[in-house]
Amino acid sequence: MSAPGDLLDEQQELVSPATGRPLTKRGEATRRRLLEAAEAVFAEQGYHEASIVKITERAGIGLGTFYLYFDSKQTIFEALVIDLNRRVRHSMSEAMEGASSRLEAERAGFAGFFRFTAEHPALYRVVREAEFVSPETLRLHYTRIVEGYEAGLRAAQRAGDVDPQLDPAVAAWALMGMGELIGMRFLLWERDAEGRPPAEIDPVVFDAMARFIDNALAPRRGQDGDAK
Amino acid sequence: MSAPGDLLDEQQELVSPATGRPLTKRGEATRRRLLEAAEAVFAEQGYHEASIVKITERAGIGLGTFYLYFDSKQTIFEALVIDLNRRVRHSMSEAMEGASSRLEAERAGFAGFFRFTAEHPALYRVVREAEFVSPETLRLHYTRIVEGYEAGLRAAQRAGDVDPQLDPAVAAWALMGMGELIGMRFLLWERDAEGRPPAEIDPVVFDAMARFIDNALAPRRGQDGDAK
Amino acid sequence: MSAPGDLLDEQQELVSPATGRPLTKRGEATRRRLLEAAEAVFAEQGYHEASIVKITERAGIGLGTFYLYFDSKQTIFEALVIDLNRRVRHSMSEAMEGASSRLEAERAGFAGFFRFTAEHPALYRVVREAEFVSPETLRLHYTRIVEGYEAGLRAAQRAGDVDPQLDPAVAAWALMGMGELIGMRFLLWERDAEGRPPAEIDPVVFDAMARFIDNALAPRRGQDGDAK
Amino acid sequence: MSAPGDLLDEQQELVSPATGRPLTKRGEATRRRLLEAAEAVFAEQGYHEASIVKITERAGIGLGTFYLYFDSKQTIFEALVIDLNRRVRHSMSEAMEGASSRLEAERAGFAGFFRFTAEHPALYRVVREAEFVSPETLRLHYTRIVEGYEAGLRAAQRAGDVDPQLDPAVAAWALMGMGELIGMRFLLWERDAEGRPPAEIDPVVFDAMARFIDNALAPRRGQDGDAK
DNA sequence: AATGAATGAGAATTCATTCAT
DNA sequence: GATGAATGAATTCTCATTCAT
Repeated sequence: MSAPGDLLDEQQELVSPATGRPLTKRGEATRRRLLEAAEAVFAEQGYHEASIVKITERAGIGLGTFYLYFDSKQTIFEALVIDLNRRVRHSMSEAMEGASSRLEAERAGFAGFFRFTAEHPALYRVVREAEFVSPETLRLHYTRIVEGYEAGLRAAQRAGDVDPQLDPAVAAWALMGMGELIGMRFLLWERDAEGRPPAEIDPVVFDAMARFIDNALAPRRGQDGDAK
Repeated sequence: MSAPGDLLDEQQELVSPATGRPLTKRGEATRRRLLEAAEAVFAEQGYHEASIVKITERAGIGLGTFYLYFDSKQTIFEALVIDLNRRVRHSMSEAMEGASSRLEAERAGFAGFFRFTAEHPALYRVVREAEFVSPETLRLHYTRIVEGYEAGLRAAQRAGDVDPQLDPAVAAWALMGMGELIGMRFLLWERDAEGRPPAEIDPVVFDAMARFIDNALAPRRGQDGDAK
Repeated sequence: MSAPGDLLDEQQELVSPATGRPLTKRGEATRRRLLEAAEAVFAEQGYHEASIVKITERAGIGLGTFYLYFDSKQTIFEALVIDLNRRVRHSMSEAMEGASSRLEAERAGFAGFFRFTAEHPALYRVVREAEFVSPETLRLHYTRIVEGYEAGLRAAQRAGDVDPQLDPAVAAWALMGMGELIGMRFLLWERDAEGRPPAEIDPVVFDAMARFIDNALAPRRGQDGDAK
Repeated sequence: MSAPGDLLDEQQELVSPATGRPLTKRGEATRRRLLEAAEAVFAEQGYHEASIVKITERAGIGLGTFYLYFDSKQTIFEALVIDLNRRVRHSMSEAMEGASSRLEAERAGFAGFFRFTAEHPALYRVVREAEFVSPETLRLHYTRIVEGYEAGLRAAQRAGDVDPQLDPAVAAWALMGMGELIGMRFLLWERDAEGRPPAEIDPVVFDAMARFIDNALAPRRGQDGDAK
């Protein structure tokens, strides 16, 4: 269960696809600038509207230089998904650190996710578009996050904090789907008069969602260890 | 709240975008053949890989003829999404008809959704891709479905079948997100040795999801009418 | 022995590589304009300096139109070699028609070749460059011409006009090599003050070459049927 | 008549095109490694497929270093042709050394040429491709070889071994054209099952060619000294 | 002397859309 | 109504050459 995820995590030595040689300091900096530009361009224009030229211009880098670091538009897109995955998971686990109860942890995790989404609209758009650009990469992304949810749910079940009859895998995917669509509807679709998305999700909505989750997960009274 | 949905439903009189005149019998048939061909081509190849030539060839129609019926590639795509939206909602409400309890209705609704997805795995792709082709159309699609959920939840709350403290709108989006990701993970990603998706979702998964939903929606003991 | 040559001759029905459909009258005219432009551009600039844009501009045709008639630069190049081959062979056999002796026929054949070369510098350059662009096509071209020489030599041997001990195939390739290099040196490399090649080969050179050939082919005295 | 050839022969002092200064010992070694790598790469891949990176990698030298020794890709190609010209002429004159008659010398010369071709089949390609890369260099190459033929023919004419009415220049070009095409057809096009060219030209073909040449050059009976 | 990261002009190719027939 | 030849803007990718280190 950890194998596919590793692909996303291990920090392989980066090499130039053009020369096959490992990257120098300068090279790593250039690669990072390209990734940052790609994040912005893909987020704003989407995969198909984006072009290598737009990315390199945004990065302030020559067109040909792109191909010293990435094989193609698809390659940088995939690298970006992997990068975002690492960051969103980091953002979530950071937010959950120090939570003293399941409920607190849940809220903190979702809050971390929404915060990251608000700050990086790229995450949302890029990840969902990955379904049509590189399905395999999308699977890795989703799977990796779900694994974290699932492990948390299992632990909470052992602690008696979560309905023991829930299937943790199914519940994890359900939670992820919830988060995605609520984020889309109440964060990304909400715009002010100038068309800018809000800095964070409406607390009322957040609380409503929290209640939904709480209902779903909480052990039902009088059922503690007696399941099925 | 009903205005946008109407756009999806009302059967406007069809006119040729080229001449502005209403379609003849023969014209309507040609238009339908184009839509059917587009459904197949978009489903198999995705929006960007699809081309007008492929669609017209599949429809057995001259290339130029396409523009007598649709303004652009995007236009026919949008028409197709609207068509699919009508069909999936029909499939769901048909499934829910005659359910005698909230629980039964829930399960029937999701079952209808999954059945439609299993029967038209590729059509699912068209809808999700709409997010990147015509976001406005996708909003209509989602909104229209969510409205149905929401109305159902409100009614069930009034009947005391659903936790009165839940926000029906948020809960409806949560349910939709759940359905999407569970359908993707446990239906579309599951393939047999020949790479074909299963005819229906695994009943065990379905039951696990049902329990999750049931937990989320059920009124908590001792709270029945006293909330809000 | 006739199989490969046929490839050069048979007038296949022309189809568009884009649509797979046979060409209309208009289509055939466009294709011909492209071939003529390609002849000029390849001759002047060579294969690698030539570009599709240059060819279509010369033909007075839109860039995209090119791809309705040819798959690639290489494809039109090959079509051009085949076309030139047909024409130079026609030019040679026309020139040889009505020659009343071997000697006369030889001279007429080479004269036809040089005349065609002077009028179509493309022949020379395109054909020789084919060695590096499409070796297979070059083989067809050379083989087809050599077959004609060879058949002529055999007939002349039977008539007692040519040294019966000569191997007609080897002699045919020798004659072709001669013609090529003499044409290069004394026709294409000769330029007037303005850098233009002469309209025909210097008659003195032509006569010198004719003597060389005559020596090579003529039956040696007293050897007629008595070979080796 | 000797001026252009000198360009091929004189061993100019080598200077760096970058600094204009004469090469050091180490520099000369680097230059030689580049030339050897270029020979292999141009031979295997042709001029346009070859790239500076491929050459420097093969030479085990940094990319930028290339430009300390050669101005451009074309420059190193020309240097290579000149090098090969020297070697093929050396191979031919070595073969002709000690021949005791015109006939023997002729055969030896062609044998030397074919041997060189068989041993360096790919180098042959470099020379022929020069026609399209650097026509001027090819002229030098051809001219230099033809001059040797021509001088030999003149001497043989004086000795009464060659038809005095032949024009030695035209005959020399004719012989060279013959050799080229016969070498191409009967040496380079002949491949065994594994696609490798034979080690030498078929002796039967060689003899057939020799007879053709012999016919062409031999003084005709009864004409010995009376011509012109 | 040597290096290799950076550059950008230039090439091939695609395809939504137009319009004359 | 129907057709399909024609179009050209836009995109991806290559590679000879430069130059700061």
